[in-house]
Amino acid sequence: MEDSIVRNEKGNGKITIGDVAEALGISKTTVSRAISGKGRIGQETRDKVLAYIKEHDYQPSPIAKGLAKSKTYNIGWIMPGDSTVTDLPFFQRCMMGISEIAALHDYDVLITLVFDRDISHLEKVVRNHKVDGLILGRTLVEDERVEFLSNNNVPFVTIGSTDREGVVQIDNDHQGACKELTSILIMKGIRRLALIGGDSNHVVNRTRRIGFEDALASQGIAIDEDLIYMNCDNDASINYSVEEALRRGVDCIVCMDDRICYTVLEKLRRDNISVPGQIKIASFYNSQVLSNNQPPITALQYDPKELGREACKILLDSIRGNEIARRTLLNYEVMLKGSTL
Amino acid sequence: MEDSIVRNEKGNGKITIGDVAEALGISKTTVSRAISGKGRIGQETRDKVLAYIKEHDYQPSPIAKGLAKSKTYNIGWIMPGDSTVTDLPFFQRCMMGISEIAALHDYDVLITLVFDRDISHLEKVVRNHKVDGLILGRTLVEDERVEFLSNNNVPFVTIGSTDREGVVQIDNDHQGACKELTSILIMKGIRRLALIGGDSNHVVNRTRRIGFEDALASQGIAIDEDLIYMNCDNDASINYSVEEALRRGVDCIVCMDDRICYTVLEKLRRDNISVPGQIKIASFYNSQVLSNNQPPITALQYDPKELGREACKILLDSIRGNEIARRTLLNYEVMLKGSTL
DNA sequence: GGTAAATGGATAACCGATTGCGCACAGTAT
DNA sequence: ATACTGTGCGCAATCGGTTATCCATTTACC
Repeated sequence: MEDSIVRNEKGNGKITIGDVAEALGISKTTVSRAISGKGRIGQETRDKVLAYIKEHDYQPSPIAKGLAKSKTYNIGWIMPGDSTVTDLPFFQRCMMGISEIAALHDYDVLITLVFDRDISHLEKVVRNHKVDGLILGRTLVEDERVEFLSNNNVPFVTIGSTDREGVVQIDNDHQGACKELTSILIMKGIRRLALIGGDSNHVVNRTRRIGFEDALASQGIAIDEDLIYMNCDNDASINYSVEEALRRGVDCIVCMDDRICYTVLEKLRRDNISVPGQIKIASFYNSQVLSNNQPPITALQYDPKELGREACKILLDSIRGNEIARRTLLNYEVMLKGSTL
Repeated sequence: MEDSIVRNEKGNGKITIGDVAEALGISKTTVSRAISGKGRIGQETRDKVLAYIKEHDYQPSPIAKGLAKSKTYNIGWIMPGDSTVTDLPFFQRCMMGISEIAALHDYDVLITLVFDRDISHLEKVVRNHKVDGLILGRTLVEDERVEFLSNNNVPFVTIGSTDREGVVQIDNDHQGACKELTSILIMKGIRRLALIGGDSNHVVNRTRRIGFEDALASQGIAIDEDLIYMNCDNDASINYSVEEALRRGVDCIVCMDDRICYTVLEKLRRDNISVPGQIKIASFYNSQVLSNNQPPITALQYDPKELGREACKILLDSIRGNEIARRTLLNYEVMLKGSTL
């Protein structure tokens, strides 16, 4: 009794498995077994231990546990470090989904930023064994991060697809959704469609483009390269693309993300071009910014948080050595609104 | 030689301090000293160790190091978990600044989400000793997180001020900046100013309001409570506030953040009210969304990333037991643009 | 030349958990 | 009574580092 008090006082206030064992007059082994539920232990003893632990609020040290079991109970969340990309709520929401599931399984989430294509920080995190696995946000074309992780034998899940063999990946069905949306537009009688897209180094943007072209092809409309504007990652290029599209007599512009759409709408407003009167607009992901535009914007809506949740579940399964699906596709929802009437 | 190869093969590929010691025919102590630079060790031996380490790419395990030194080399970044708040680029950018500095000092950043006011996850992270210190994003009025951290004797820095005695805090000078902006507007001859603000549970919003009122008071303008609209956290309340302000013949609306400003502009546009002709607009933080509005918006601009950097520097100093400033204020920049001409 | 001080490095305990092995004792079978 | 099996639990090694203490040499000084 006296002794346990002394131990508690001297340290940083936290009690260890040794303290518990001593207080109960048993060995550390037994305490460990009572907690983990593994190994042979009597029911009576276990109850006693669990009761003591609950009462004294004992929390096993994840560091010590980590050392013994070669685990960290952390997962890494790899994000691009340039703010033009990360200002999009997508990454933020994704991360919340990940964090939610991780917390449920007593895991924590470690941020791993990758600036440009410099993977030195990622290398450090992996080689220092600071995480048990990683989730890679939005794959790139020829992604060095995927290469690195594949070669290093660490569990990871990518959000977005990749060519690399055997990589575990999850994403919304961008291609299918984009095809569906475009098909609907075509069936409404819209024939001349333009696509304004982001950085084509991002796999997601290529995939969306393919869906768009799929729809045209399957409806017997020729694909006009002059109506597809990729790599529009700043206002100037977006504005220019809009002008081009208008000049070519386009009926509808499909925007690959909400930031592009926002800029397009601004441009049209400045030029006094009415939506959907003079031109129709569709987009991806109705963020808050777009949701109360007048008129409301037709868009493919999806839930990044859910994507994060699912990615995290898969990763945790993978870490535990369970069977997992190599590829998972989540659904979109097509929201038809006033901008394409 | 043979032996070291065997050791490497059998494990997960990572070599340990023991492997290094054995290969060099010295003790672990010496290797540890060569790396840390502490303790007595000969120049020659040190060079030999460092060379070997570099060549074989040895990375000391942070987990083992953590166990020995009671450190994790992680810092916690506490964010609100509700997306209406975190969709703002503020938190994202702040986090990047934190991450940047942390990486420089071989620290990593652990996400600690707090949903509503439920601090159970925070408690877990702290009690499990998964971080050496924390940064708290945006303080609330009567913030339980601050209470908890203060009582638990863990180093932390808050972004935003708090009443709690002795808390280390950093923020932009919201009050001073808001006062300056408002004063400038008044000196331009604008007399009837309205303020539309966010959740007054956030200290930052209260602080901005105080700056606004300061300016009015010091210029001899009576404060009209009917022109101050707080807690406008959804479109309906913002729209209503705009209508009220117009009804009361206001000359200028000052918005407390860019999301509010965005909604205000939408509203005015729908109602065909010209800016700055019929009403002038000023705001906080020129995010991308506002930056190319027509006309450009007068705003108080600041750099959340820099805020994150500074917060992290202070925290690391605090963890190391260095002297630190109790309170740090960073500057704003007032950007006068067309919306207040 | 003898003693003291400084230097370089090894030994072993320790951080707080997990876990293979073995021991004591119970109950059951022969 | 003897042997065997099963149960409950402790011993001690281990994970990969840090660090107090101590010993063996050098070096310095009178």
